[in-house]
Amino acid sequence: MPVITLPDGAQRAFEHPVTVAQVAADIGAGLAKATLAGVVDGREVDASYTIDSDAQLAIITDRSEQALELIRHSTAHLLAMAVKQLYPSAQVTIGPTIDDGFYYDFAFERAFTPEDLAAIEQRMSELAAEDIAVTREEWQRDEAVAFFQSIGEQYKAEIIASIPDDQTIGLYRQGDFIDLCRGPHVPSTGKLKAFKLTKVAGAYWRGDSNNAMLQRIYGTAWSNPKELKAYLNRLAEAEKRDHRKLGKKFDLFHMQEEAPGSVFWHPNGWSIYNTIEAYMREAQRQHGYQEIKTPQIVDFSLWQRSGHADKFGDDMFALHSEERAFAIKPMNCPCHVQVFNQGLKSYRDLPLRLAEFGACHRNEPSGSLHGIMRVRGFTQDDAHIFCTEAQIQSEVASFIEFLHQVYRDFGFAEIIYRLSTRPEQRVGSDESWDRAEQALADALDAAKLPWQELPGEGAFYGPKIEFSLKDCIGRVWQLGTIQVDFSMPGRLDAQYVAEDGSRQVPVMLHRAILGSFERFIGILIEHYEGAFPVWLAPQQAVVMNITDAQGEYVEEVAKSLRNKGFRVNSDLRNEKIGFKIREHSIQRTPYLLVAGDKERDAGTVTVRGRSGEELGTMAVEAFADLLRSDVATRV
RNA sequence: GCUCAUAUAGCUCAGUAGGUAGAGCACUUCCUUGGUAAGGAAGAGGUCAGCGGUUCAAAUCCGCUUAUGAGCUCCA
Repeated sequence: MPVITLPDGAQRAFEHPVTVAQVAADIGAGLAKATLAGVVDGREVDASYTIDSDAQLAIITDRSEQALELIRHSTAHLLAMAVKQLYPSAQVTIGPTIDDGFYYDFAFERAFTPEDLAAIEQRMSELAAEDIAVTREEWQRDEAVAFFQSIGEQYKAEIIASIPDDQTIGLYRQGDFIDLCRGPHVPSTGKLKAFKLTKVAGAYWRGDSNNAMLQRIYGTAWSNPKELKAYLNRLAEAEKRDHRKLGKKFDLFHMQEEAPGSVFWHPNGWSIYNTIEAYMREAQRQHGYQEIKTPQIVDFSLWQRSGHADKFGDDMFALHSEERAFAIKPMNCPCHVQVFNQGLKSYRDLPLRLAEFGACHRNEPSGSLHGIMRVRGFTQDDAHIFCTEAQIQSEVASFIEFLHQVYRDFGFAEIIYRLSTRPEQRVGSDESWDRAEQALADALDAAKLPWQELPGEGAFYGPKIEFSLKDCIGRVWQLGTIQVDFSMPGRLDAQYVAEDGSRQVPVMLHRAILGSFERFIGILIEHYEGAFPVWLAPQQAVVMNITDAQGEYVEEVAKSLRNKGFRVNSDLRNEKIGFKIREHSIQRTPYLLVAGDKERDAGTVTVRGRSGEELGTMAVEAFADLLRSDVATRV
């Protein structure tokens, strides 16, 4: 006689055990139809799940928070079913949900083509229209392994075999298709009304590059066609922000075949770069950093001593000269230790913060290059803080504060925080790791930041915090980082004299805020969609004449603004004013200044914002004040 | 690095079934001097990524190389 308590506190008593679907039907026919699954005592279950004792129940419909996850998971199964029907020799593997959708990996003798994808999607629609019931079965593990082996599904058998044998296995059957799954699933395929297959790509079995390459089909699924359409629109909109497209459109940079993974900065892009560098240089100075510059090409022996040659030798650009082996530096830290090592350091010198806009080169795998976000030649806003173990936490805390100030100034609010802790292979004592990890976690907590732990993802030499932002299509890029290093100072003989006169090895903190200028500017381009705030805009204003009669005046105005330190150009082309306005609006120049006879005679300019705002006619000096205030407030 | 796809004028893209290339914008010249998102005319511009093969004939078919894109792996 189960008594079911619903989320609103209402209770319903039943004579017999009931299924979630039956409870829903008891409440109302509309709800019964909309039921996808249920949550019984906090656990998600199928609509067919039988409740035989008192329980809390929430019905999941397509309006529920959990609905999308469920629908996507079920759509992944629908995809697998369609693939098996069309290509019986394909083997199924795994099909999880991801942000905005799902994928399913198949082992297949050839690659799926876009035409295959269209055929599969068509078949999925047919199967959904048939409204096939989805049912759950419980199997013994060994029987399930034997079954999947018997139907030639080696991968699936392997997955099930890795589950402990005392657990029963949940299998879901829909028509002639059966798949391992924890569930829950929608009760029938007819509940899947809005999906689209988006792309196909290779993926390694179990994510290991030593394993076979599988075919991964990606798709997206939503609870109704309207949401699906909205999502596809969102994607299309996001693509317009792509920094590679905008980099070309705004003439910021280019890349070419002869220098894969390296950026050719154009005047506009380099203007942004320089503005950022000047900003960082001043901000670092205010935060107690001293700027240095170290060599690009360094004898290979230093990389051997630092440990880079062993671990990352293949990713370094090596060169030879007069029988000596060199490498182009992939990181700045060993060089910074060399600077630290000059002269005897005292505990009174710590913390010592050495900063460098360090140009580095890493021979990244060709397949991982991506626009200016992942390149082979880049410049970091790198710095190393030499300190004692006791100083770690306060240094990390003030670094986080510094980083927040910088991100805020650039207009970023949504930051992803991740703490990577000790990996299997590591140096340093467990006690040191305990303290360092704790120091990083405490610093994050003290700043009240939401963070995620990545166990085992730390560098071999110490734990780290990573600060990431998302690009326009949701890919996460790491920008800032702060890493504790127990290893390198010792390896490279860094020492300081402690209070008691003994020689001690300092701890080193590697840290960066922007990460690399290249990646950071890529993110900036997408964030602002090319409409940079005035302080960053390569061209802050353009002065235009109506007819040739104002040419001289326009030049004068532009020159006087340039003399005040602003980035201002003139446009004297023999074009109608409407044409010039259109062009500069598209180029996202913050201010468009028009000067006709009236303005020339009065010594004024008529100001228009890049989105069409009419800001009126004003004296040139008044406009300069406007620019000054924009730059100061970074809008 | 791996799988798949792509590479045509400065840019965005057409190019049908192998028969030595086309549009729009940009560019140059001329006309136009026009007050807030495209004034008009003419012209110039391409060894179709590179190399090799099949063919009477290759932008088109095949192979290799390079780069790019998507995803996977990696990211000190």
